[in-house]
Amino acid sequence: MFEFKIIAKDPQTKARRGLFSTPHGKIETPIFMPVGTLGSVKGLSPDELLQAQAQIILANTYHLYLRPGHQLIRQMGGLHKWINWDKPILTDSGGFQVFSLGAGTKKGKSKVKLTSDGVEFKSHLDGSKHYLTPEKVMEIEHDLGADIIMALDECAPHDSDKKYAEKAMLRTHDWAQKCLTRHLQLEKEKNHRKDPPQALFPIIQGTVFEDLRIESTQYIASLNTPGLAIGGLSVGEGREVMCRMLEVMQPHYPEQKPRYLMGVGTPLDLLEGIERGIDMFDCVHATRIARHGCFYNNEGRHHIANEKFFSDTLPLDPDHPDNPTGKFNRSYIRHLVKENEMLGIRLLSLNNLYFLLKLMENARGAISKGYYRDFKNNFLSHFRDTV
RNA sequence: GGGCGGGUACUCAAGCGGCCAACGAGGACAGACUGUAAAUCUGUUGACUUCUAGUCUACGAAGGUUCGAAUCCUUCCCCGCCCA
Repeated sequence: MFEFKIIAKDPQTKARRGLFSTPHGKIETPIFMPVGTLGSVKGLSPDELLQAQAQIILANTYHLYLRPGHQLIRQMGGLHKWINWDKPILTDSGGFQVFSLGAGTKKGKSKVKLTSDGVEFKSHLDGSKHYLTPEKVMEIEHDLGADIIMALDECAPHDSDKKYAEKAMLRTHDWAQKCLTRHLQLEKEKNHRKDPPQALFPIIQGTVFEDLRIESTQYIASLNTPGLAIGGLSVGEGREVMCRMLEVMQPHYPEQKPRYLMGVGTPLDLLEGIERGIDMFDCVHATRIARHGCFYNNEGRHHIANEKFFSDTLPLDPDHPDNPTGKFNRSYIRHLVKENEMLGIRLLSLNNLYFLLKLMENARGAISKGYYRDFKNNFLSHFRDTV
């Protein structure tokens, strides 16, 4: 289980194509993973995720732990059964919430307090206090039952000073080791016929400091896990910096483990990541901008509410005849969005996920044929995006 | 016929002598969003120009008072309610 088979490597870049096996099926990489924080990719049913060609989706430990509680999900037979999704699932650990709920350098009243043993949260729902440790996070993620589970980490702000960046990195390393130890115990206790095995991915940190990134990559790579992740990027540092960090880390990844770049991103970011050897991505951006009225197609990103779409008879994405939203035209979808009809943002969400997943499929094809760079340049020659 | 209330920008609606090209809400137009505290947030919304400022046109219509009027007075035109 959790075998990662590299099928093809692009001769000119670090891009590679692979197949990652999980108890709920194989994942073709490079892949984009839609995010369903609360156990649902907002607005879309499992059937629609399949129409979008989703192979694996995310959920979030922190959110599901707060409500409805991991015990309930275990009682319901685990996340797959509960949300009616029998393909692979990845649960994020809540590490990102350490960052987004305001730890680190942010001033003012933070909802997060860090200690060497773990992290104290004030719930964003009701202000109640919760204490998460690496061990506790593993126990929760085992109850949830996702195929891939993330270690607890600290995602320090990109503008942290070096001293703090190093502290957060070392804490992340310590927590990764603690997660692994507890995870292995839990795996040993598990009846694998009833509860399939899970893969722990620890997370590289180090913000924007090259030496920290290298140190972190080497440490995380040394842990005996089926894959690893890169955290703390695309959090405001800028694309150039992100790409440089990816290049700095690249030589230190283990060849045979899938690499997951967390929280990325836009179509351009995905292509930059793949070129630098990334296998897996997730991001809320595509579905969030859909809810805010934006859609992707080969020309770039657009606001459906713009007046120019008032009487536009084209589908959102005319270049992809298999796009599951293809029977609806822009005029109608614009009308739905302007009138706050939920079908509007559902169709935009479906379109955007399909677009990114199709982009991944095409990238895989290009890697197999050995012309990834041409593929990427061709895409960029027509795709216009402000991000 | 008499009494009362009211007519303000695309709509609703505040303002009741100068700080008013006019609060606020909606709408319209545009922008942002990267491991989801986000179906959210931000900007613009009379015209023109030498555009961190100025000029012109505007609060039902026409006159008037005043240094100055969306705001006060007169007449007229509409709308609503009540009484004959």
